[in-house]
Amino acid sequence: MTKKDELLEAAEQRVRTGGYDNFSFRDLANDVGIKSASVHYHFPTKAKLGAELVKRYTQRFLENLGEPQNPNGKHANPIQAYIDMFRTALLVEKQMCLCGLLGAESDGLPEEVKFETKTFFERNLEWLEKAFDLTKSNSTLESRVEAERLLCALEGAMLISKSMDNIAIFNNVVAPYLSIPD
Amino acid sequence: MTKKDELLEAAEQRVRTGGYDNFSFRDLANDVGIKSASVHYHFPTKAKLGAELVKRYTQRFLENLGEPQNPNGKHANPIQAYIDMFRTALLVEKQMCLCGLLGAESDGLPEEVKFETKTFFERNLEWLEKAFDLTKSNSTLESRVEAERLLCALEGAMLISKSMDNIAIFNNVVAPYLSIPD
DNA sequence: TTATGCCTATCTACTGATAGGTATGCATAA
DNA sequence: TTATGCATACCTATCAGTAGATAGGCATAA
Repeated sequence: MTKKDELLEAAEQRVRTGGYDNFSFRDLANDVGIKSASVHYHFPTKAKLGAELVKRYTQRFLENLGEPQNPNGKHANPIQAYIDMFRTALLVEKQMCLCGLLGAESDGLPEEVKFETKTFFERNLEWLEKAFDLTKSNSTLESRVEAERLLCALEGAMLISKSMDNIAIFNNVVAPYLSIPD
Repeated sequence: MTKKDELLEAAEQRVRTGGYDNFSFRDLANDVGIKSASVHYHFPTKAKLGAELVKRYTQRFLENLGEPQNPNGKHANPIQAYIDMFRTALLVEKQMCLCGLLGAESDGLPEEVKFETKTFFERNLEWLEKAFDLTKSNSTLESRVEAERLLCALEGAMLISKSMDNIAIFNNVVAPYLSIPD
């Protein structure tokens, strides 16, 4: 892993813990073992770093998902595969979704970071819409609306489960989606 | 309004825009026209200020709601009254729920602030559970689980609608709850 | 030789917090 | 009535620490 990637990795951990203001160039430099001034070699400003961070997160998230027609992981059903991404973040990484956190504080973010955050949600809704199209059987709902409902439920459930330190809430929220056969 | 209240009001605006780190004692002092050192007269530390901020928010939120048996506002149905609180925040105040934002970054908060945030969610779930008990007709779901689902959906919808600057998403998410007669 | 990737050293601005002082007001006791 | 004493609500000045950012130097590798 390059120093640049190490820096982004360190930044992600910190932002997912306490938000955009929760990291400084000095923090990241210490994390990866260089000096704070050297971080500026890789990222001219904090905003550029933030934007690249979100871009990388979005790309990696979608890569890990795979295509709705053929998702990665243990689930053949793309909706269950999608939910599993959030469950893993909550249970294994024990962290918020990066964009869930940044979305909440989006009014206080630099424009470029806000833009990338918005893009994450857009691309996730597109993915979910396709997924609902594929799994559609008897539902009369528009896939786009179903996508919005699931995304909001997951981000909200994550936020509240983390804050209340209660995973049961997350499980209760996603339960209706898991009754669908795989 | 006392200076202390003015300070809390100023702090709330700033936190709901960009999170816990989005205000300083100097910011608040400027907002209300005193010196930053004088803010310490009212609040010994930033963490105490933060905790009092969330406490006040919780109290005011529940006061504005009224009792589930007889909610304030235009709706007799407590579920619709509850949803209206969030809709107003989003449409009129154009701001996130204070605790939605703080909940997302709760791992980075001082313990006392995190505790008060958790308390906000606990009291909201209690309120909603009562509300679902009252409106229950044919639903076989436990009211507690219904409460969790609505709270998560609302916090998530708020976050994403704000981030994407698209109120239609919020409306799509709450639509199923509004088909219930008032 | 030139670009890459780091370094040291330094800047200005801002952070939360503290010490110590002042003006006003409101009790109670002489 | 007047004086004492304490609380309220602010002030100025200052602290050590940290923020993001910049300039210039020094190796190593292509």
